[in-house]
Amino acid sequence: MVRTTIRDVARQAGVSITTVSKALNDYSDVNPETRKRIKELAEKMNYVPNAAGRTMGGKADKVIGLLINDLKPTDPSGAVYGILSGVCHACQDNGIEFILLTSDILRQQQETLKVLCLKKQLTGLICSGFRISDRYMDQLADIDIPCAFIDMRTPDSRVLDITIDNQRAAFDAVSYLLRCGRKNIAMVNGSTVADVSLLRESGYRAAMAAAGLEVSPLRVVNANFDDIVAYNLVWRLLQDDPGIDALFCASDLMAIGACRAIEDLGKRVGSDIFVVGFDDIPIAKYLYGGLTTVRQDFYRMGYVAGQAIYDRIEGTSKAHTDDVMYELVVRGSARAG
Amino acid sequence: MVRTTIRDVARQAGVSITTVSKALNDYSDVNPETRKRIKELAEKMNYVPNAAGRTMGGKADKVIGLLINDLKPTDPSGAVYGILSGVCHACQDNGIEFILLTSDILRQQQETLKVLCLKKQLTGLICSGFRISDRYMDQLADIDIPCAFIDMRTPDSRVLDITIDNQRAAFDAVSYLLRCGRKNIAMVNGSTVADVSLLRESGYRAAMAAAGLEVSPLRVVNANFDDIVAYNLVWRLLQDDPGIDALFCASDLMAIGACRAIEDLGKRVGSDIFVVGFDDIPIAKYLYGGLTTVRQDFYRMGYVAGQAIYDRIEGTSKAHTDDVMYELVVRGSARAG
DNA sequence: TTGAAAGCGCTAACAC
DNA sequence: GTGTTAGCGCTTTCAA
Repeated sequence: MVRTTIRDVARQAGVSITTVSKALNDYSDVNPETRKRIKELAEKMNYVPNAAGRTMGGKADKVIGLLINDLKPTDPSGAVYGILSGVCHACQDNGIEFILLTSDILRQQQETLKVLCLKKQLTGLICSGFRISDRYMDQLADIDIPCAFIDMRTPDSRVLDITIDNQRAAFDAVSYLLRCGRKNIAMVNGSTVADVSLLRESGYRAAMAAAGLEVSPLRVVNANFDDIVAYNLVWRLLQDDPGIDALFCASDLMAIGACRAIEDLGKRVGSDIFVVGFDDIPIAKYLYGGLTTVRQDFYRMGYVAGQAIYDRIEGTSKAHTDDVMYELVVRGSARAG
Repeated sequence: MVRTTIRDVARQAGVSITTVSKALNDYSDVNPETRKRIKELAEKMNYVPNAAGRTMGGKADKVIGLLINDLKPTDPSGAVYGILSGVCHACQDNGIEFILLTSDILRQQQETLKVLCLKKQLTGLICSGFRISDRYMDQLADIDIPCAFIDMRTPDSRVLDITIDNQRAAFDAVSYLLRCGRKNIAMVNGSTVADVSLLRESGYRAAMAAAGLEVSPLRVVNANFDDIVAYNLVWRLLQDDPGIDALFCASDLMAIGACRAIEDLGKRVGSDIFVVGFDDIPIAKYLYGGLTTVRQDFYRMGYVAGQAIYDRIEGTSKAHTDDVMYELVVRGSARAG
């Protein structure tokens, strides 16, 4: 396939390449008729500007990169997908390039965040899937393009944090369980290197404390956001500690594993033991009479992140934190009275 | 941020830019010591080759594009995500660039497939999410880079089709229902413009015919792969046609909607009415005593597609169709004896 | 309103 | 083993 170049169009049109460039880029100093003629010709010749050429000529396209750490083969909660499509659509709506990047622990060692940005010529960066322990978290000061993190607090005030108020959401969820009359509430958390887990646990503890209740260290377990692990931990927990009458889970997936354990132990979800999840994944409403859960909108998060970074690139917007809405959705697995 | 260029490195090293280029690209005609010195210096100077410059110089990076049509805010089945991560990992493993592209009906009109490929300088293309009616389906002959379609038969023999054998999978699933003693099997299909739907329906009909059973036109409904639509259609269908004793659904999501309808009508899934789904989404095992379903591995499909296109780019591989494995997973919603 | 010429960062012939 | 030079496709002064 021989690419049509601006030179071909110029030759065919009988003008200079400068004129073609100007015509195609809508510069004012071109005769309207010439412009029209050139545009039509270019179209007919299937001319597509060479992006590399444009970049070299000093007119590089702006591009927002979405960097996803630790991209897994599946995404049961749909979080990664939602964020991805949100960013993608925001970029589309604003007419800016979008590219997807991935990293993992190994590549974080081999290549600095700065080099990654340089290599991809990024104008803006959005990061998701990072843990507190990740190397890139210490390299934020090195990059000088607008940057946003999803679900992760960053120390750098230039970096935008996109998230729901996880602490308050957890507080609300646990408070609801307390209002349902439950007092022996255990928590099935995710992981100690996930910032959202820290925040949700903090909200859980705050709600318990506000009700004057102690939290036994044994009543908080980390299931690494996995349903099978959650099943096993809860299965044991409920036997060791039969007093438990409610579970607050840091994800719907873990809640599902927990519910399965509850039923396998001959207890009933929603009566013997109340369960609240987190996320509101698409099938949450079908499970166990409907899973009561904290809904968050990942698509929206992605979209907000994309829009915010675009705004920063264009020089507006300044906030350091952008809180997205959440909502406690009450269904059968935990319902008052 | 001022970018370090090859010129800077050359100046600093006291050699020509040619030598730097050769050293960094591991050409043999460079003194090993010079090479080492240059490499270290480049590293220290945080030098990152400008991709546009490389392209202009005639050394363009190869890149595989994954074009997803109609990217939705959510992906309940996880199909798109699985494909995406599969392609992504295949590209990573082969050291080739990966980029994500999207299209929709409107953009298919505004920009030809060829122009899209040209614009992104693609070396290879993988398409997913297309329907029989899509414009790009008629433009496959125009592109001259290796191309693969996922879950869509293409007329062009140069295009690789990546899919499971949907017809046979459906045949197997329905045959299983027949072996369970069910004879009045209705089908909840997806859509008439989805190629997989056509194939699955054909397999369903073939299995029924092989058992000497007629299929009433009323016993095949299209729910557009949506759980709510499936719910409504099944709710009505079961009342109009109380003889139905089994449902074959073209997706788990629709099966879930169907099951809900069944239960809302006071019947029992897995006894009164057997239900078989399609996909085996992560939570299928938790629903209705476990959803019996046809498992397909989207991650694998994506990976196979990525690998195959890479192979074609490198000049190996020739097949037109690449069948991925599927498997009937029997659980509570439809189980023999 | 148009065009000639320089230059972006890099690679690749070819000469030394 | 190393350097000189040309050129990739484009944009952008600046002169006409």
